[in-house]
Amino acid sequence: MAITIKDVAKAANVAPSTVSRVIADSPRISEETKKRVREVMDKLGYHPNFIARSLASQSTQVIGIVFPSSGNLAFQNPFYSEVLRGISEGVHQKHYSLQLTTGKTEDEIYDDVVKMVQGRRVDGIILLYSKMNDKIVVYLRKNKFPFVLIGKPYEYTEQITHVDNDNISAAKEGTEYLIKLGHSCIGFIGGNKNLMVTNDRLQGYKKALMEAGIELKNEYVIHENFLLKGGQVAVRELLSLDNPPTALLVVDDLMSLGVLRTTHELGLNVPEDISIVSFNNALFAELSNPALTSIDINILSLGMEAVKNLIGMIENPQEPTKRIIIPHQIIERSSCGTYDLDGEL
Amino acid sequence: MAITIKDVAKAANVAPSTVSRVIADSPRISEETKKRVREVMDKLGYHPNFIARSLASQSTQVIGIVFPSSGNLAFQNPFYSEVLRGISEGVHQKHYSLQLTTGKTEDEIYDDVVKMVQGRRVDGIILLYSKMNDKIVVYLRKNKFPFVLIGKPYEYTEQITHVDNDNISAAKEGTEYLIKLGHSCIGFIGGNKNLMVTNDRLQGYKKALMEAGIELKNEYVIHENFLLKGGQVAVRELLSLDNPPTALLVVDDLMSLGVLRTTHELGLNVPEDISIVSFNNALFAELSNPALTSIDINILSLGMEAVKNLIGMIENPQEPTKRIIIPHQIIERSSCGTYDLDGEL
DNA sequence: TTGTAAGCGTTATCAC
DNA sequence: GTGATAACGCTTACAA
Repeated sequence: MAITIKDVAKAANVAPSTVSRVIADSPRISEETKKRVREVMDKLGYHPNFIARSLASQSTQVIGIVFPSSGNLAFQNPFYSEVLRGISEGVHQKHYSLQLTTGKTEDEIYDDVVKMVQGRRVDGIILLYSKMNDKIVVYLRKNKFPFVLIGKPYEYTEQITHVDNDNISAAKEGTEYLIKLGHSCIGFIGGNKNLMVTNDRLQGYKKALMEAGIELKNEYVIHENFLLKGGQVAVRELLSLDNPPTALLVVDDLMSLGVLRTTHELGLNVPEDISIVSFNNALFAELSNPALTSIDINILSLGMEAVKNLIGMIENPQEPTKRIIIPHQIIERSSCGTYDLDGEL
Repeated sequence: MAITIKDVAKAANVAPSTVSRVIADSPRISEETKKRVREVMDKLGYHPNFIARSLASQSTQVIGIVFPSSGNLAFQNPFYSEVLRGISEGVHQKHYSLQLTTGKTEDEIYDDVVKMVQGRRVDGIILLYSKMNDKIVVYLRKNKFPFVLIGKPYEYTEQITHVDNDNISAAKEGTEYLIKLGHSCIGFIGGNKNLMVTNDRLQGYKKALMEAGIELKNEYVIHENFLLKGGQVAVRELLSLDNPPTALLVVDDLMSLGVLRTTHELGLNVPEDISIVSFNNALFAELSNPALTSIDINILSLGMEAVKNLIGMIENPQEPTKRIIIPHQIIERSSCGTYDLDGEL
């Protein structure tokens, strides 16, 4: 059995409570005994037992992370690795730990969350996604359990602290960027329709078209759930239209990679034949061929801010709900070209 | 305060210990009372407090994951996302949870591990990498704490349970594959020299050359720590040699992406001008241009086996140490071409 | 088959 | 300033 607070107390000739106070660096303990106790702790190699501490203090210093239920393919998307990196960074600074859900299906993940919450395993939760009618959100709200959402809440927007980009503007700017290059036939390749982010980006796309007086064509809008294959399927569909688009707004770099692969197979050149504006600016966006013009949404900050605010809520339950908007920025690379009315497609 | 075992006991007219036994599904409790107690649990919405249970039973059902200290860039490499996915899968099946280290530097991560172990936060640990002189391994061994290594141990190979590929053979086969295509000027682009995997692959490369009677040229062997930039730097270096290689063995797909980008910039075509055999077969390996011939090392299994064996060790401390070798397989795609002696470079 | 009670290693509320 | 002592919610001998 490991060395406990009692062993230290005995060896230092004080009461266990005194040792506990020394650990907490209580001001009510004399510097002298603090020093003595600390020496003993070092000598005996004492380390506090977190489990015991958690039980007594009713707080674990652990934050739970909830992944989307994309059959566990989430890990494949660099977006999640990157938020996790931001979260990891924030959590470390605040001396908290991280626990993950491991379920694949929606139900499994829901159970994971219930176990985390009811089992008092975590002090708060971060949801890495936001989708419509998420029962996890309902559950957390009902139990008044501290959580923050990465993305825009489906409902009760004012009552849920969340960290998000202004995806409507981002998509609008991306579309406008293409319009300025002369394009008017612009396709939209989106992801899962239940995700709020997909909707926001679609909305921004539509807004840009409308403001530019370009008619929205329904056949130009495609949604695919699987990022890699999806990109490939989607372009094929778009390019087989009578009047195929000359430019694409693609909501994820991974999809864009699929798009690039397929256009290449079809003998089309990017950006000469077709332009692409992508999203997320993943690591490989600059390494693809051609390098992708992509909208950087600052994923790292998304994660760090989520942690910061969650811990704020945990440590001060009175904290008002907040909405944090992380800025985005279009990174111009080589996947977009001008569309000249007199030129070729 | 949440509902506890005592509340259930009172409501069901039994002792708390009986409730505890019902939870554990002890055979010493009559079916009748089990049923009654379970009904009360449901009615009251009881959920066991894991923290309390951990303290009493001295086991947490949590596994700690240790990332390499690549300044937290590890997350960027799909390898780690993928092992994590495998681990996640295994852990879920066994009803364990996952806790991560969040430190960036080697020292921070070491502290994370000590906190996990001494704080009794986890029952066992998985190291996602293996490098030379890792003080974490020393620490875990000294404390006789259950852990498994993904990769080949630097020392005490027989005394550390580990899950690995046969990287020597894999690299040898990759090199032989190129040799068979007619190449004899084959470069090696490796990663961090402290990682065991780098060494093994280099060794396999050398072995293949030797057996084929091809002289090893030191200027053909390059190591880079940063995967993306590294690939770019390395290939520039190799191609500026008087007698540049016609084929490359690249130890990571991410590096290969950088290589591809640079060869493209230099106006060279893959595989016409230069061939590439890559490693890991990441998701994007088939989406790059050209698609990468890559050695699949079955990352998912690496993770799942690690979990399986770790939990075996936790639940049965007598378990002998084991070495598990996961098979690999070369996936042929379009990044390799024949080298015709009469043809052009 | 079930109940009683003593831990598990802390923190926190009293006293002194 | 420091020391007893009662929680925290559960498991597990030992009794009954």
